[in-house]
Amino acid sequence: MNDQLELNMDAYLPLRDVVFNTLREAILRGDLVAGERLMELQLAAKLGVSRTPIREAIRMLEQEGLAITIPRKGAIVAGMTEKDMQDVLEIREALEELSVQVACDKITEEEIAKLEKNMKNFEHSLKSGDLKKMAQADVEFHDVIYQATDNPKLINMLNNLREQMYRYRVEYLKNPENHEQLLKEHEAIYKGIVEKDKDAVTEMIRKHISNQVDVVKTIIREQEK
Amino acid sequence: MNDQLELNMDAYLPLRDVVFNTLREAILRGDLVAGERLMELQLAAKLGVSRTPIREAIRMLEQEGLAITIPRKGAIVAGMTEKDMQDVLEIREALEELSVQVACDKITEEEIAKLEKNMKNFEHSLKSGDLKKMAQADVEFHDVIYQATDNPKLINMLNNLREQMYRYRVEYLKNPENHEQLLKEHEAIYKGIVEKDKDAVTEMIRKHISNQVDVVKTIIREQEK
DNA sequence: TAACATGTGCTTGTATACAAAATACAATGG
DNA sequence: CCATTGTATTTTGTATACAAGCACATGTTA
Repeated sequence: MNDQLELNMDAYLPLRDVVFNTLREAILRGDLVAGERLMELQLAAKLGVSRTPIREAIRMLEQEGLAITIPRKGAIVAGMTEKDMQDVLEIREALEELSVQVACDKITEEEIAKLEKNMKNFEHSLKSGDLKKMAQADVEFHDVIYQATDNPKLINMLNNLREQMYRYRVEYLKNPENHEQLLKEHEAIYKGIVEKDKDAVTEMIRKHISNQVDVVKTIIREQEK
Repeated sequence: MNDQLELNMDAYLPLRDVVFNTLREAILRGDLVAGERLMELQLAAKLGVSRTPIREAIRMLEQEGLAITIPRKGAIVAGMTEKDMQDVLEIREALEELSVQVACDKITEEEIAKLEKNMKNFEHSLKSGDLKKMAQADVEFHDVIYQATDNPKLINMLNNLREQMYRYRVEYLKNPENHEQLLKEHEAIYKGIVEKDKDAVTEMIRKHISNQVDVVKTIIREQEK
């Protein structure tokens, strides 16, 4: 268990949402590791709230696939086996392909400009060496494409799938060998979307995802030891 | 020896799950209509439990997209606009395509036999005129394909997407004009999978979904009046 | 009449109390 | 020594109590 858990009481949000965000961040950040128990009383004490919002937050984490509850035993932080990751990436590939295809049709001029900006941003972040920045810039690049689909449910699903891999994606970015490859792929995706070349961009996004499969698998295999 | 000692697992289900199932059924069945308020005290009284499991069930319904909560105002049954349905079907199409493609690779002999059985079952159900039976048989046919993917997350998503349209799918089945078309499509999908002809089966499932788009849209347009 | 307080009841948000189940472990009996 | 049972403790499940917010009605004032 980690002592860094602290509530960010900024908004006038129900506590369940504040707790949910706090726990979610902690899991994605790795402060709460896979398999770790999420005990209501303990969390309540640590966060200074009652069990009620904790319980509701846990239900929400379950929803996001970040926690698993076993009735009358409690919840644990969800971990991902190699198979899980493979399954997620299989889905992600299909939905990412869909999103670029739809984006080719629907993307606006402003969004294209934003996409270019975020692509360059990502390039800069790689040079900075700041992992969090890189991950953030990467997210922002892909997010423009998601938004361009004008399909909130799809956007939601893609963000969710992405979140589930956040921990491993950071590991992926740690290796500078991957950087040039990533950048090239982003450029190719950008170019494909600008030219509305669906086939090319579909192929690129497929490669982009499948590149991650192997690397992430290796990382998981390491961690499972 | 332990035959008499069999536990009724339902008794072991936390009330939140019982409530969740009850409300879910009610929504899918149409007993709770879109926009209807889900008031905790009222539901608690009606179901004979306290507010606590009701609240947790509502969080779970939110997860399934069947309810929408507005902080400090309460939850309502989620409705679907035409746009929502379009968005869902866009995603469904992509994931259904994925599922048949994967199924072509992974389906076992037993599953193929089951698929054939369920296809014929569906045919019989159409003749029976029993709507619930039809819907059930339809679900079971597609479920074999889902299961064949061996991807629990995908199965879960597809079931979820399917559930969100349940209300409209029943309407769709009400019109006997659609029956022959449906049956033909099922047969073509079955044939494609048996022959492992990915392209053909992808094309068929695409048609299968897109046929629904128009009909369901019409139904929603009726209901929105 | 219109605009604005204000109060009342209903609803959700949160904390807490109590019940029941799981767990750990010592005590017991073979 | 093992297995089983009893028991204390921890933890989740459920109910209830209390606080706070929102909506609508009512009344007041310009």
